[in-house]
Amino acid sequence: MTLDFLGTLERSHKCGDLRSSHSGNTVTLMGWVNRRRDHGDLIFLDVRDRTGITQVVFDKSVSPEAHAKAEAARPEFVVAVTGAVRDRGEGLRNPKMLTGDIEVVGSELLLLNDAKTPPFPIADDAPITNEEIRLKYRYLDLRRPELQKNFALRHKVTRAIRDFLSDNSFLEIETPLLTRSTPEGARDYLVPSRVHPGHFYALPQSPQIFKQILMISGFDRYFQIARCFRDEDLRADRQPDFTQIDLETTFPQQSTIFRIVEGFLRAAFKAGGIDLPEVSFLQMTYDEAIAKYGIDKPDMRLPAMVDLSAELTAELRGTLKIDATLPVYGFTIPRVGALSGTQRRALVDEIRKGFGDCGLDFLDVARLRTNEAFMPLAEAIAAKLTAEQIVFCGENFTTDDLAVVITPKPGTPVAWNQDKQWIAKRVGGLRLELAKKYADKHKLFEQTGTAKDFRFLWVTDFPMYEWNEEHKAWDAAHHPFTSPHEEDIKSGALWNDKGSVRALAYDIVLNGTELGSGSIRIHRQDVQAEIFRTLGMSNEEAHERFGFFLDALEYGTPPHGGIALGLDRIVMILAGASSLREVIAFPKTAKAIDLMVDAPTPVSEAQMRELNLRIAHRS
RNA sequence: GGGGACGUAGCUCAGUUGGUUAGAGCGCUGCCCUGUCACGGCAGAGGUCGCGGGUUCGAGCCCCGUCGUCCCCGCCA
Repeated sequence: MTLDFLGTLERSHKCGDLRSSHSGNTVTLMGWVNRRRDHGDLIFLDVRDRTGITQVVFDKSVSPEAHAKAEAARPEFVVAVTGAVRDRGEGLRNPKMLTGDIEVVGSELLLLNDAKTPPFPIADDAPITNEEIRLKYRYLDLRRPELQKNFALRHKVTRAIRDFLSDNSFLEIETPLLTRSTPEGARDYLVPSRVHPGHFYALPQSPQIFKQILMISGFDRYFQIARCFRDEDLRADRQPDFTQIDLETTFPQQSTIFRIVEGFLRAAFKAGGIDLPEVSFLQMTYDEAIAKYGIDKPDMRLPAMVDLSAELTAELRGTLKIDATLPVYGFTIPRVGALSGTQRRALVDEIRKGFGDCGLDFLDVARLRTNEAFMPLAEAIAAKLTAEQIVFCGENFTTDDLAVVITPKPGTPVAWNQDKQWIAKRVGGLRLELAKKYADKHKLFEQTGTAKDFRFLWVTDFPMYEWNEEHKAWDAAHHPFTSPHEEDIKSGALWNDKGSVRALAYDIVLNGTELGSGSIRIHRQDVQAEIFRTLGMSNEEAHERFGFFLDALEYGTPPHGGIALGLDRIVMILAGASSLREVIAFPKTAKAIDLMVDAPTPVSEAQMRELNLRIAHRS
């Protein structure tokens, strides 16, 4: 087949443009052949570009040359077509197409390029389950309308955020990608220096220190759509390189940050076609989140766990053999519907099994009734129901809900707050597991366009430190530049009672997904030094690792704070996708491999020599 | 590092208790067709059953190992 040259031809419209108002116009469209329907002397070509699809009809009796070329055209051929727009007339319209009222009567067809038969169809909207082949042929996958839509959405959302922040006097400033290893929690991606043998740059896990320096430099408000890199194992919502909306401002209250984030999220969601109500997001402290949901990123679409201690009289505790000191958790999974006796027993077994290996043997109580009346826990116990038969009646409890009551095995020592939190986390984990298991039934997680249920939540007052049992040392719960509460500094707790110190750190959570995390930072050198000390970093070590930053703190550092949000996750949620790979153009597999370019790869001996590197082959 | 699911035609999948020549739909190729739009009709091509080993008279199916993709735990301030 001979291909045609483009010559000086330009397109007059895009494939999604034409309406019946264009009837009579002569137009030139360019794009890909989406489908061909060959009726012999009459051939239909659907021509596709990013904007849509237009039907072009070739009639042998009208334009025999163009018709002959249309016969040769195949899906994904690149064509330029010139012809008159014609209203299709009654009975021939296609209401499923935006351009379905018209067609182009092809008088000239240029075959600009041919195409091999693609490994999977581009025109179908049928899902392709083989991700390996999608990623290998990513350029074809991206050509599919579904992904085209996702990236148009991503652009709109990014733009809305950029506009909002710009309008609120944030300056977009870039920070280096080749930088030094910083103290954040994740593993660094390292880049060897050719000029300095044995020295390495690190790719930033976030622009954290740079943005604080920018505050010290007096830029007042900074933001960046920043690429970040973390060498940790992947998940559906985690890629090794990802994008954050990173921002920082001077002289903020925590509420200042909240207002800004709520503002741009509202703008971002609006760009995604969703109007969020003009009310502030809910707020909850970390301790409350753990106590009520057993997790630091509660999914507010599900009801909280309930502390049933109050329902248990001493007598009832005796009957159930529950120590007076033990917490009793009740929770419901809404609208699970009927479970058979067999299903219920299997569930009880499963819960038992799930808790069997964690050092705590939980008294499990799970029962669902759809047609029977419920009785309160106390009555149930009085009626001498066995543990498995007891029904928990919580608030807003309907007959379709699944109720679960859990308490640790009698005699379990619950010594201090962290024990209680540990138990709450276990129970909260079960709660989430069950919610996922019955997700189809209870419909709470259904994601249907604008009808989605978006429950934003600020989680505040994270602990400043977490005790690391393995290393017998304190770790920074957020990062070491996070400011403690002023009261906890004034009270002396910062020095005397490290476990109780609260951080001015906050997470923004949406439907159980952590969208972002931030804090008010330390602006005083003395406080910063104390934090480093507590984290087990000597003065020398602190100065070696970020002397430049400690120095900067001494030249008039204003109070400042900020946050970073995962752009990929935001777009993923707005796109209704279940994986980041649907909203990242060139994503990596679960083993961090790019199947299209085939990265990473070994490099040549010469490159290695130049970098003064040698591979140590471990046996 | 650990647990789980999957791997059969280009794609989506079926394949019985281990039994002759491994199937379907879509796609692809050729021919026919002037109103289709998931066009239709006829004919056809297309397979290292991921890979390696084992058991067996006989393996897509059973066993061992290995590779790949996905999901989860650990990890990710």
